[in-house]
Amino acid sequence: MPADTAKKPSRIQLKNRGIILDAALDVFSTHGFRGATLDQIAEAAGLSKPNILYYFGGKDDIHRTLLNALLDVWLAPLVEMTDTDDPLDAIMDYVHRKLEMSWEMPRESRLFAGEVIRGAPRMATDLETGLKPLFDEKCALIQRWVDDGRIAQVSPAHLIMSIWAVTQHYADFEAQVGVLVGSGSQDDARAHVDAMFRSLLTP
Amino acid sequence: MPADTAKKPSRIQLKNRGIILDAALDVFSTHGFRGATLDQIAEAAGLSKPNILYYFGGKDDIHRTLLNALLDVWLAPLVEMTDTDDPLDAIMDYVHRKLEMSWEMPRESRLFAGEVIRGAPRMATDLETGLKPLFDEKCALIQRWVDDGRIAQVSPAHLIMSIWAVTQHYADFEAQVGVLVGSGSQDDARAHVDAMFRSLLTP
DNA sequence: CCAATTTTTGACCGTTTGGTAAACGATTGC
DNA sequence: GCAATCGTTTACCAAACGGTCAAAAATTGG
Repeated sequence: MPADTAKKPSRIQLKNRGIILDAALDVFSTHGFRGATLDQIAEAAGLSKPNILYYFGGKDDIHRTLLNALLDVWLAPLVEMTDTDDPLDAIMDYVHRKLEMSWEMPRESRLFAGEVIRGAPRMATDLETGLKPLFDEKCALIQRWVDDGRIAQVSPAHLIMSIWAVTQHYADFEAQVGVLVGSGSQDDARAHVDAMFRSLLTP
Repeated sequence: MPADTAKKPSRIQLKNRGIILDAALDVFSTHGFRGATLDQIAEAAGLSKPNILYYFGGKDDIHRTLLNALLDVWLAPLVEMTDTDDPLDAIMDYVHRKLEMSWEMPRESRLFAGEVIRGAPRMATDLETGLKPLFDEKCALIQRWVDDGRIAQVSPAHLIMSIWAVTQHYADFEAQVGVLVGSGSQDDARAHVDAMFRSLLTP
């Protein structure tokens, strides 16, 4: 009897856990943890509720599993931003990667956003142990670039913050963006975001 | 028997409706509509559940009341951005007002954000009839400024979008901002946001 | 003061919630 | 082929949910 992954998972276990997590991502990202129900997830997954509880310990377990997998994916682009000959390009690459991720993984973006909006009660430790060190490291890197005069003078922390803000906005507020500018203008958005951070960072 | 405000509300009615709406704003902004419960609202308001349903028709009624009042407040700063001798100042004033609003009314910001993240099912019409016309009008205004060469060339729609993104971020993602840069650095944030949009808009 | 009205409350109802028990199929290993 | 395991379902909880109702308390107007 699974629920915890103590032993090697069979093919069918792997498949169904995947189906459930995908369905749960749909539901949790649109309704939040409290607003989501196991029945919704079960219906979206095409499985019965008890069958879902056969693969996961409970609602919390599914949610926790999603969040744990999310942070790694979410921070991967930032990890890749390392020291280089062309700091401006490194930062702009990061911006573009993050923007692309918002369009390709809007559910993940909304899951993360919803969790932080609620005060991140189930992510507090992950934020401290996983995000904070990486964030500080990258801030120091950017600060060095600033000190060397290779990019304009900016607050590294707030720069990263505003990159997150702008890129995530296109995923999290898709409903609003769609009504106001139409969902199809990704090229315009890319050009605008590029111009914004380029003008800010060019010495 | 109230629930609808057909006649003149007494002082006690006005007070209790206010208390309830304030408590509901707390609960709805942190848990979303589906995640919020009447018992939570009742406890936060210091009233009994039936007493709350004496003043409002139901959970939906409270939520709808909050949303209706919100959009006006939320768009007020944008309404005030009108044609002027100094377009850059007008936009920067708007940015600063919006930023201030995020710090002074984080609950309203989160209520709005949460609703839009969920696809804005209860705001679709308000978005179309209330927000869209204003948005288009202000886009046209900014476009005129651009065409006259009084500010740099930007996409008005995406400019407004990114102003919303950055300013709301400080309210909606307060939990994250608090962990990473500390909640106290409002001056740094103000300076950064100012520099960002100023560099983008200066011809 | 008292009667009419307004406000508050405790008890309750039908439904939905997360979760369980056990029996029922399906697979697998030998 | 067959027992042992794995996977699924039916039937069911107890608690929490949004909401109702009638009676009690508090307020108001004369």
